[in-house]
Amino acid sequence: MAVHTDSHVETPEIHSTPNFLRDMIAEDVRLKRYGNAVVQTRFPPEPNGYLHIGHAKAICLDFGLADEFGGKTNLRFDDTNPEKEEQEYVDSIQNDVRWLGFDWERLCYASDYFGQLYEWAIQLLRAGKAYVDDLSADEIRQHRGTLTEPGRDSPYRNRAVEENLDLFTRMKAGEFPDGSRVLRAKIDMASPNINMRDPIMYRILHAEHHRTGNEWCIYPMYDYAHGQSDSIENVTHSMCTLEFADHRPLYRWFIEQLGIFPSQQIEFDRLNLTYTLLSKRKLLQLVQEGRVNGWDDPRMPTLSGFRRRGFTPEGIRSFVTSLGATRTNGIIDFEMLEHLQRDDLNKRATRGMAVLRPLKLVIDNFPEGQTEYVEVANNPEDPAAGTRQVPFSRELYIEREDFREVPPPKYYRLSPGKEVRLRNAYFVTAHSLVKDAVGSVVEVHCTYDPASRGGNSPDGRKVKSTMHWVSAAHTISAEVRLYDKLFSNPNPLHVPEGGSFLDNLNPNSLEVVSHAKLELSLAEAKVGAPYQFERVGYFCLDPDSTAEKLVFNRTLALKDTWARIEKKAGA
RNA sequence: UGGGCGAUCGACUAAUGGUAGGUCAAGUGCCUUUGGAGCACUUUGUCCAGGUUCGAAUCCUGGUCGCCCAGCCA
Repeated sequence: MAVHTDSHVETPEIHSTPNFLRDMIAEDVRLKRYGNAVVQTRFPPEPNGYLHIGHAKAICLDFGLADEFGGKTNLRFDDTNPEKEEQEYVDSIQNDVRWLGFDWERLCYASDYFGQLYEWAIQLLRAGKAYVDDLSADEIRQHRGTLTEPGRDSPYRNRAVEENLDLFTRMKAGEFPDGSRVLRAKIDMASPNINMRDPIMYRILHAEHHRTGNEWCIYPMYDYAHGQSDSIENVTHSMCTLEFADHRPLYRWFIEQLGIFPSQQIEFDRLNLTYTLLSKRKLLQLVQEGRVNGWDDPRMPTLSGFRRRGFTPEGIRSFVTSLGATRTNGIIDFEMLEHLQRDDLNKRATRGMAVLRPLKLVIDNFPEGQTEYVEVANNPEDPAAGTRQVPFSRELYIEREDFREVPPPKYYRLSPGKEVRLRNAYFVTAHSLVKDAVGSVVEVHCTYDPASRGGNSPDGRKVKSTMHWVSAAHTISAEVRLYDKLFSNPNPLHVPEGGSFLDNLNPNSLEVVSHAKLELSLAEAKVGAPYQFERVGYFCLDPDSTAEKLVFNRTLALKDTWARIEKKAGA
């Protein structure tokens, strides 16, 4: 998919909230805790799904903080579980990180270190710090104890070093079936921290790995692989989310036992958003069950979904940076993200006029068959974007909701006898209607004031409303997809007894308008570029578009004051 | 109820012993050729109880509440 290429709009300086991570790194640099070594970070996704907005926070922190201190960041795939990982995810992740605006120092894989990790395991075995356990998964669970009771030693815990070495070598050689044995660290079965109760280092998995193929049939666990991978890459600050805090003692234990580069793990709070699910497992379920049209469905909180929806990387970055990082777990109002997006889109979106639900407006005193051109700004927020000529004629389309036969209080738009402005064109006053057999309005007739060309009357007359329009003879038709929140509950996981988060799916999250009437200039729209349909919202061209049929996605609606007034009046 | 972590407007986040500030949301007004944008103003907050101090959101003690951990997932 194309990315934004027109960058005549300067990326604004993002003033990020101060945060404790930056303070800690600054302190380490000041004290030369790592000598003169550069600040080195890493972004370590597991390639088992697409990146989502929660990852964007980690990416901005990992890359952003390192950059602030003149450091470097590696992209490292944490690919230690071949059963869930795929090349498709590896590719999409790289694409998404780049789209967000970051480039890595080195592209790494935990699987690059399988050989080194294996040697270190032998070293630990020789030192009597690890052992091969023949217990079944079930038995290991039983021996682990509970949150309140200590665990019990495995009967295999005190095997001789030579026997351990022999068994582990044979595990690697493929002599044993999956699940028959594991390699465990010998730490403390009575530790109050369950992660320290002889954690599993290696399990037997006769599975094909997306990179190492069938070279290995034993694979390291996260805890045994992550810290050492950091260490190998001289990572100074290994940032991860809060739920790994309990793993930190183990992270340090392996590094200390091995006497290798002392990377340090620092935890920060995970991003949570209202109306949004950020669990890869559940997002995968939505994709697999066809609840959405793939990982890049514009309703998905994935980076590819937001991209297709028309969100900008700049907007996502400024959202994430405005959040900072703390150790408190909270939930951000989705409106915050929307606000930062609108803020960015408003500055850069090319304007156009589009009528989603057309109602014909006939100007009785405008010459038949005549076409005039009015000059229109491409972006009122950015004079450098220039102007264009838009055709205007006797028959136009206006938005159905911009006309009311009987206007409610505070309704400023068109109604019989009322004068309004047609954006960039003329003042018009409605006079009569044409209705169909069932009584709905199919045509509004009006007269225009030729003196008001351009949108101002020489006599200083004011109108309360300005409306968008397209000339009936000069439009292109397009499908427009109107997206709304995927879930209707602020907390998608909040369901009554026995319910599922699927019950919270918003049945109206996608509404398709098949025949919107767009201004001619929109025929030139490019995938990846932001547009504003004036008074309606921000839109982007969907890659589903063909030469015969254009498809636009609504990124975000414009704030709608009238809708609010009407809702309040009705409530 | 073992261990770890945390608690500041409705939401997020600053204030690092010295005026509780900013953003979103909500509300009011101004302005406007997008009822958009912009501008101004307003409402609402230091979990509780003690203590130290001239002075406490910050330090101490004790509570309360919330999140995470018992995968051969990461």
